[in-house]
This record gives sequence, C-alpha cells and structure tokens, in this order.
Amino acid sequence: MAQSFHYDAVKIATYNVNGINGRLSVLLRWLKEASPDIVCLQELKAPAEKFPEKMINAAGYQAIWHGQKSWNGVAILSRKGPLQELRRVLPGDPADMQSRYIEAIVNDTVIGCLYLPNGNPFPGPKFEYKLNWFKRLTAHAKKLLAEDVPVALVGDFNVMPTELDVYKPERWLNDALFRMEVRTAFKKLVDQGWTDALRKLHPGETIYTFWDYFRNAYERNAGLRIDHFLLSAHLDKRLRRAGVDRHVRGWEKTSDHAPVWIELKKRN
DNA sequence: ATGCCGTGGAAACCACGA
Repeated sequence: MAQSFHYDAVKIATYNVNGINGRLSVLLRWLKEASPDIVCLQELKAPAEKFPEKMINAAGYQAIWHGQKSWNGVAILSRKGPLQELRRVLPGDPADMQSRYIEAIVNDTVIGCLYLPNGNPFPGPKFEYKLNWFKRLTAHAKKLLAEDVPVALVGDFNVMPTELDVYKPERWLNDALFRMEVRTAFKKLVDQGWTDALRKLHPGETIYTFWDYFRNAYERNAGLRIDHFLLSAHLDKRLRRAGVDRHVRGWEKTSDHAPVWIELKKRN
C-alpha cells in the first residue's frame, strides 16, 4: 500500500469549487478518492436552500454552510466528529453582507473557513474592501490565537504570498492578488504566530493551487498559490504532510482551483 | 497584457472571478 502511515492522521482539505452544484460530480468524486476528514469549501455560488446537503450526507459528511445567491458562499464538511458552529460572519463590519466566512469546532479544533475578496480591479472600492476584510481577519485571528486552542484558518486567501507562488511575478505586480499591500497584509497576519503549512513542509518548491481556464494555463503550469492553511502552534506541532491534488484540476467540468490538504498527527 | 473560460441569473446579455 502506497498510503500507509505509522500514525493516525487527521486530514483537512480546502477546495474552491467554483459553483457547488455545477461541480457536484467532481466534488463527490474527489471526496471519495481523497477521503478527507474535514473540508472547507469556497465559492458555493448557491443560496442556502440550494446547498446539495443530501448528496453531501450520502457521501458520508455532515455540513454547515453559509450560502448566497450567485456569488461567494462557504461550507465546512466533517466525516467524523460533529460540527459545532461558532460564527458565520467575520466580525468588524455589520454592513458586510457577503458570505465569506464560517467557523466551527470539529473535534476540539477551531476551523475558520474563509474566502477572502479578490480585490480587482486595483485601484478601486473592491481593492479597499479586500484590504479592510484582511484587517478584520487579522483582528479576529489575533483573538483566536489569544484563546490558546488549536486553530486553523483555511481557504482561498486570494493572495500569492511571495514571488515563488506566481508563475510570472512581474506580470502580477499591479494585480490585487499580488499588490505589495496585500502581500504585506498576509505577512502581518502570519507573523502573529501562524504557520503557512504548505510552505513549511515544501520550502523553495513551486506549488500552485489555481490555474486559469484559458490560455492552457494548467497544461503550461501557469499557476498561482492562493489557497492556504494557517495553523496555530498547537497544530503546527502535529503537522506531518501537505499537498495539492493537482490532478483534479485536469478532470472534466472541474474548478479552476485544485483541492489542497494537510495531515495532522492525531491528538493523543 | 488580455477574462480568450466558466458559472449563475436573468433574459439571450451581464456580473463576476483571478
């Protein structure tokens, strides 16, 4: 068996599905293949009542979700332990109606599932909204760390943290995913004491989680690393493996993102 | 360098994504 380990692992994944109903067959195929314990989904692009709960349940997962008509939408799935929802709104702006955050406790671990705004075009109100959302996330993240419990902030951050995370950095300098303000915001967040799990286990390696639909981006490996796992110190200590299921990006009717995952040593 | 692709929703085009 290729997949045989000397420890019991907890596998957590994140997947921007780009429309959960349009991608349902891809999602279910991947869930069966990868068998993650916890999954954070982004870009459901469906209102609450159109979340395919029965199919997700039939695949072996409980779910909580925060839907929205047409855009955004986030969900957390769990294969084993129950999900105890903590919040479904990022604090700090009561006027913000976009479904971009949901948080739950699963097996004593806090999972914050997020879909950070894209922010394009720069300059403009969307970019300002992104920076403000980042500030709110950073403030909330600080509170989570202060609670001194195992926490993971997981999802589509819409940021390439460094030049290593972009196939052609020079072309992205003025893009809202790579503007220095946004990279700086990501670094400020990480410097609170979070671990960028993929980067820690694969330093110096080219890792992408997204490839455009056009210009044969996937075939050319013209990708971006924008889906991330930020781990508190408790989880960092348990981190064993991490990767990208990049082959899923090659499937028919697939999302432009690939699923990303980590494995944690199980708690004693 | 660019929405050339793809989704959802409303209305056979538009908003939005990264």
